[in-house]
Amino acid sequence: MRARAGAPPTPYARQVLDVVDRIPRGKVMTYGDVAELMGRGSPRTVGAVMSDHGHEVPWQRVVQASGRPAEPYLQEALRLLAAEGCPLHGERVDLAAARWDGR
DNA sequence: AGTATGACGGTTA
DNA sequence: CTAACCGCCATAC
Repeated sequence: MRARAGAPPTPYARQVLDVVDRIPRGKVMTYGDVAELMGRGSPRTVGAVMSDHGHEVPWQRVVQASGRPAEPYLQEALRLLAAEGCPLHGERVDLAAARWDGR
């Protein structure tokens, strides 16, 4: 899924972006949660979409199942999450408190 | 139509 | 806690 950023988003990509765009401030979802909510794709495919088009949405609200934002933008994500009042424990989001179920 | 590629995830050691 | 391994699935080519 290496569509360059700026390339037209595929239908699947738009679906992913729609979900991410709905995650409330201070809440997060894991890559797997997004795929599960859509009933399509997998954590990997969601990550690929974020890599290509994440800049269009609140990308910092999508984290790994461990609660840790992915490595390349770890510091930036933590800064943004802290700024929006997301509960953190060190470099991990407190998923028990901040996980959004899509409702 | 087949192969390669990930902002991933669960399991096992 | 770290590391290896394998499954995952839409896309790109």
